[in-house]
Amino acid sequence: MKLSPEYYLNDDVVSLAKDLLGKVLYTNINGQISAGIIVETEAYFGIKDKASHAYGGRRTNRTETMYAPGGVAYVYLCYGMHNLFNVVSSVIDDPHAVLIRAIEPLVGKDIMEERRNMPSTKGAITSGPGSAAKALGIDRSFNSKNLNGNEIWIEDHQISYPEEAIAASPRVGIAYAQEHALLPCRFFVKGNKYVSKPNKV
DNA sequence: GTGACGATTATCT
DNA sequence: GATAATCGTCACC
Repeated sequence: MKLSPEYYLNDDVVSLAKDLLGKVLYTNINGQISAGIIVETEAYFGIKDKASHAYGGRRTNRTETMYAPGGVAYVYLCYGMHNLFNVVSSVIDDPHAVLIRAIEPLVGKDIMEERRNMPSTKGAITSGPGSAAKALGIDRSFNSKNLNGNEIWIEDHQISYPEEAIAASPRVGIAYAQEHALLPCRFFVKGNKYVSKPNKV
């Protein structure tokens, strides 16, 4: 079953990032359905987050999507070649988002293999935000799409990981964010081979 | 109008 | 481990 629209209105984006682990992200592109279990996320907490595009309340054409009410996709092109997919959360004008960093292939593995040109048994097929998005066929045309539509959505398959199977760690590469750099805003499933970085805490 | 750069990844040594 | 690939955004001329 799909997550309800209210699910995304939670303004505790860190808890939301953790809760999204085990949820299943679907895409339907021209009838080609693929899906993966979310196994790694990262929280970006709005205007107070120095690592966020919306830090300090910055508002541009690109970041406008994050100011929308929760429940839409924020997709943006990084390094000119990678589409990064985020789940926008909280209410309107509160630009929280959760970056989906890795998924575990579940449905349409053959489709993902074709998109990524590698076997789904290889962990790298969906490890890392750029790879996961590409495997699901997500590109910038998905930006600001509603997550309750028929092209992209998230389902709850009642998958839950025990507390000890979930690791929280500081996000990668944001040492400049000072006090925020130490906050455990990155969550992943320990030992899952599709997680992008080494399974260390 | 123009230039510098990024929430990264594949590939090469 | 190092580095190239590659383009939309944003800040400033």
